[in-house]
Parts: sequence; C-alpha cells; structure tokens
Amino acid sequence: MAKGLTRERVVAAALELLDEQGMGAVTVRALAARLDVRAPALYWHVRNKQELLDEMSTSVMRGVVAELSKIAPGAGWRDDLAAYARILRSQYLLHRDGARIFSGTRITDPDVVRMKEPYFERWTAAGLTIGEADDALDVVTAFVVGFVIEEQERRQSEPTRYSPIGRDAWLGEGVQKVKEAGHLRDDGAQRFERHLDIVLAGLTARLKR
Amino acid sequence: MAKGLTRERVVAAALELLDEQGMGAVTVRALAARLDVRAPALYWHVRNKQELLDEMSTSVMRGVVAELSKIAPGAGWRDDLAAYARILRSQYLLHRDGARIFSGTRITDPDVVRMKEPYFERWTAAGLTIGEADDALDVVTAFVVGFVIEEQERRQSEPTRYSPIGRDAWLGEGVQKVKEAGHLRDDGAQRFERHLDIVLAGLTARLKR
DNA sequence: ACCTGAACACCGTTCAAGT
DNA sequence: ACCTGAACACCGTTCAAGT
Repeated sequence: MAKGLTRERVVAAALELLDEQGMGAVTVRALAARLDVRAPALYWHVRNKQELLDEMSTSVMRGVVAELSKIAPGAGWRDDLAAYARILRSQYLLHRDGARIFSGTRITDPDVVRMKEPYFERWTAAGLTIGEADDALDVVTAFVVGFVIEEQERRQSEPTRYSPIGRDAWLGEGVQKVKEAGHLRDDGAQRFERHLDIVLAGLTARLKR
Repeated sequence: MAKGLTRERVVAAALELLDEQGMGAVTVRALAARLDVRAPALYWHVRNKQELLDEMSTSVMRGVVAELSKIAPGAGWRDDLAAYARILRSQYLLHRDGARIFSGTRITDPDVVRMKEPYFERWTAAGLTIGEADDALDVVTAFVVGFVIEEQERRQSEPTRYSPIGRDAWLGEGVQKVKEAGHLRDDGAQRFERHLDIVLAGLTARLKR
C-alpha cells in the first residue's frame, strides 16, 4: 500500500533528523520510523545512503540559489560576492554541522551550478577575466566554508574547552597573548563581517576593477 | 599477555587505515586486526572511537607544529602566515580527506595551541593589535580549510563529474562561462598560491603594517 | 596491567513476497 | 508501483574472565 512517500519528503525528513539529533542519528531505520515505513521502503526512493547524503547537500545548495535569486544584482562583483557569502553562511547555519557536512559536496542538480552563469557574465563584462571571476568565487567559498566549520564546531563544544575560564586552565601557564585572544572572541556575525571584508579587500587589491 | 600496544601506535595505525582505505574503513575491528589484537583491547588505550578521532586530529596538528618549528621566523606576519598556510595545506594533503576530517578539530594537546604564542608576540610587537593578529590567523586558517576540502573532494571524485568533457555534458546547454571556467582549472599548487596571495593582500590592506 | 570471548543493541543493504 | 518481513554481514561498546 503506497504511503505517498517521495524523494523530496525523504530528504526533508533526513534534514530534520540531522538538525534535531545530529548526523549520527540519521540512520536508514530512524528515517524510516519518522516517515512511518520500514527501512527497506526508502530504497525505492534513493539508491543508497550516499545518494541520500548527496540529495541533502543539493537541497541545501538549492536553498542558497533560491535566496540568491530573491535579491537584486549588486553594484558590482564585490557586492555580489558579499551577498553570496552571507547567504552561504546563513544556509549552512540552518543545519547542524552544515558547513562540514555539506561542503565539498557532490551536487546532483546541474541547475545549482548553472546558476553561476549570470554572475560570470556580469563580472566579465565589468572587466574581470573568466579566470579572475572563477578565482574570486572560489576564494570566497573556501573562506565561508572554513569560517562556518569552525563556528559550528565551537557552538556545540563542551563549555570546558571554549569558555574563557575553562580554556585558560586547559592552556596552562603563560601564553598570555593566546589567552587574551581567546577572551576577545566576539559575536559570530561581526567576526564574519570583519573577516569577509578582509577577503574582499584582497580581491579588490588583486583583480582588475 | 601484553602486546606492546600504545596509544601512539593505535593512532598511527588508524591514520594508515584512513589513508589506505578511507574513513569508512577505520573501524574498531579493522584497526584491532591490523594491530593483531581483538577489538576490546583498543578500549584499554582509548576511551572510545570519538577519542580516537580526536587523537588522530591532534596528531595531524602536531605535524603542523613540527613542520612550522623547523623553519625560521619570517620577515613579518605576512611571511609567517604564508608559511603556516602552506604547511597546513601540505599536512592535510598527507591524509585522505584530511581537511574535512581534521578541521574544526577537537585538539587534545594544549601544546598545539600554545604554539601560537611566539607568533602573536612577534606580530603585536610589529604593530598589530592582538585582535588583528587573531583575525589574521583565523582568516588564513578558514581559507586553507575550505580550499583543501574542495581540492581533496575533487581529487577523488569520479572523472564523469570533474573531467572537462563529462562536466560539460552534465551541465547541459548554454552556460558558456561556467564551462570555460571549468576548463581552465589548473594545478592545485599554483591555484593555492594565487588564492593565498589574494587573502594575504586583504590582510595587508586591512591591518596595520 | 593488558588482553580475550562472548554478548548486546544497532547498522546499511538485499530480496522474495505481498498488495 | 510501492512497501514489508526476514535475513546477512557488519558496527561500537561492555564486561566477566583470563594471564
């Protein structure tokens, strides 16, 4: 008897499971239970667990594309890249360990990649070579991925290791500057803006305007 | 009867297993077999698998520290950061999926973190605030992590998706610029140097000299 | 102190069988 | 076309027992 299961519902339920209980809880059986079927039923909708993971990644990246297409093109590549960076971060943050799990991802939907085209067209029209445009996008992507991996890791670590006091004790004697740096860790959002500004400044310095 | 197993030997064997067969093959049983003991024996040396993973991470980061301490301090923070970035990348590249697995890592050895102190001291003596020094290190780290995750992912993907021809077919009609960008993907090392230069240029533009 | 044997609850996946 | 029941080989982990 058909239960109205679809690939989309399976993927959505898997993302919910991830967010609620972490990646370790995303098992075929738990997912089936949540969808009120038995484990083998899922294999009618996805080939195997790896394909499920790929579909989860692609779903997240489709979220990035959707958010990006909501906003108007910026005044130039700097604006476009800043908007992309903020959206990529926010979409990763929507899911527990999002950056680590979904980066370097096997995207199953070409439309997600085809989405780069209008940006490349505008940036090259504005004077960048295609190589520069590609570099710019990749540098920003790498930065966001690395930033959010660290951000999410810290967010869910035991406070013993990341609270200022616990950390100082763990570090031992001396290393005053390391401790000082640990104490000034500010809000994730403003840290992100500051670091993003540094990366964008590098692009401005190195690419044709 | 003691078999001369040590925590260090266990961790080293786990890293070998990772490199030879990937993370999925790093199981307690496979690791025990490689060390010629039964699975429960490992629990005498590590508390559980998570602790094993943390020790593997820490071992990799100790490699970074070791390589870094071999070279003389650079002429300034820019040189130091460039050397750090290259070493971090090379140590990640030593292990299959190294960047993804070992980034945002739970370092178990305070000495690895204490190692930042001499750098922070020299950079602040040269005019940076502690906040700037910390930002600089974090931006470079984030970039390297993101870069190498993507680099290693591509390296071991099926050629269907990353060979120029397979990729063009997969992308479909149009999107000429996206395809063009895909064709010019050059050597990882020179791409890394180019992107690192962009990040360092951003730091130069934004931090006190 | 260090290791084994046996067991527990749990994985992903296959496949014949049901509807 | 879509789902279940039963089974397979395999997990991480515990624990009493051996030496």
